[in-house]
Amino acid sequence: MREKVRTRFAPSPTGMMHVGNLRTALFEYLIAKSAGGDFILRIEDTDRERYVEGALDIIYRTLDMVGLKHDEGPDLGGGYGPYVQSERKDLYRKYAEQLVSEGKAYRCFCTKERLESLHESKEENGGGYDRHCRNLSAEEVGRLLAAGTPYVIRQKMPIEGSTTFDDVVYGPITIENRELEDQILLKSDGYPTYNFANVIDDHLMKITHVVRGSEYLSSTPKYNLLYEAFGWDVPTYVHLPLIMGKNADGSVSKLSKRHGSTGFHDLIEEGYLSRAIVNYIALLGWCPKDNRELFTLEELVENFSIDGISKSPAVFDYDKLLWFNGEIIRAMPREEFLENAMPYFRQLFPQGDYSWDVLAGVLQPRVTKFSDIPGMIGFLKELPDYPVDDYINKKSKTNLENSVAMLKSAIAKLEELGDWTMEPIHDTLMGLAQELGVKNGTLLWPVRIAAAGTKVTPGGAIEILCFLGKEEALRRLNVGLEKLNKESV
RNA sequence: GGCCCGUUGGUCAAGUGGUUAAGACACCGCCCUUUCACGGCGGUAACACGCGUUCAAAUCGCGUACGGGUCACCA
Repeated sequence: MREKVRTRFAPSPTGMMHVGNLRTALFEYLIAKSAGGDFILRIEDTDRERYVEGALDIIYRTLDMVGLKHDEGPDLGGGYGPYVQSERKDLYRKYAEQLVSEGKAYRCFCTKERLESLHESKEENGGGYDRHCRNLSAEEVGRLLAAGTPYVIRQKMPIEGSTTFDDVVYGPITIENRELEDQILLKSDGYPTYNFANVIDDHLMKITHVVRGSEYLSSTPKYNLLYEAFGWDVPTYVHLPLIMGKNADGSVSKLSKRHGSTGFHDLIEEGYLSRAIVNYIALLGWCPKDNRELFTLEELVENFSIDGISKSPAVFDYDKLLWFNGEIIRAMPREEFLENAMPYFRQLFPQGDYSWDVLAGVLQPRVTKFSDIPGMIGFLKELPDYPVDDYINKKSKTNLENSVAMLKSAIAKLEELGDWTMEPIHDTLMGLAQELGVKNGTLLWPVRIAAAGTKVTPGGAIEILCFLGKEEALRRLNVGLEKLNKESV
């Protein structure tokens, strides 16, 4: 029997949820769930200086919004807790000491100043730590310890040979051991480094697939050497291609704040739906066998396959995200659309009853972001000041003269209309066009211009009149007529 | 700079030795139409380069170029 797949999302509580992190979380979730496995949440808060208050809430809230339900975590517990690294502090020390006693790691008493100067002279020594404390005598170590000298614990890396590991997406990767420095396992404050805590926890929590961005590719041999030092089985590595952002000068680099809204909540605030974000980022670096594009999270789980992950970096494209957003909006049941749109409707019409369903019907096929709604329907709240030339339209065969006639007849007919709803308005106007012997456009163009006060509108004359209500609609038509008359004088 | 990884249209990408090199976004055009969208139809546009292997290379190998990542008591 194969062991159960277990993946983990291990964010640091340092602030926002970046889409890169979210994409990693998504893939970790998909890899676990598509194999019937478990998805674990672990908080990596070993850097006390970068800890941000409230960051934990953002993590929970984001996972909840996108629907990535974890099976174990700080809030849920589980058989392998605690799930917060700061609560596991003593554990790491124990393992680090074990390596020291086995001669696989050593205490390093070098000061930060010394390390810095080493860093500055990297040209000559090839960079990195010079292993100064690697062979300190036991007496010397004892003396320094007795004097209370601060120290870190470093792993002894092999000086010769090379380390090879297999990555599921990138294949075998080999790095010469001389490229690896004696990495710090335990910091002088007693906290483990990310690399160390990661290995200990992944092993202890029985993580089977280590999934992360490809920026970790070149440090993975260090992890392997650590597993080796403990005699533990190495997990399956799945490195994901990076998500890139386009820079102002046209170049690309790892997606970050400077590329605009790259935090999950930033995108939400901008009007992108979490479903669209999930759908889109799933396709950044992964492609299903059948090339399908529209997926719910559940469908992603059903269709996910690790071999569809690609190696090359993908540029984050807001246009495509927007397209997904629009697709999802158009596919919504009308009630759901209305529910999402209502807050924006209310932004313009704080109170009162309007034909919301008419408005929704007009907007749903046109909206790509809910946050665009106020800008799209501002003309409904207040008649914009528009140039008379707007009445001239070649295709509809309208000009300043016939527009006057059209408006006059329309006003006359509409004034008699009792039931101010779509059907009657539609029938009245269509009937009128026929009666006048003009094409629909010739009548409807001026009516729409007068009703809306702008050339481009979501929806047509009928919907606009209907939403406006009889009184306001007629008022606007008369305003239009006046405007035209004034011009012709 | 060293090391690691990558390179199919502007972007996301399918492709696994023989294809007219898919599809999607964006863009353009036409149709539909009451403007704008939606929808339908169509179009522009790509295998970084060189050398090998092979009857045959986008697919395999090597090199070059370009791009990216990484070189912390950060994760």
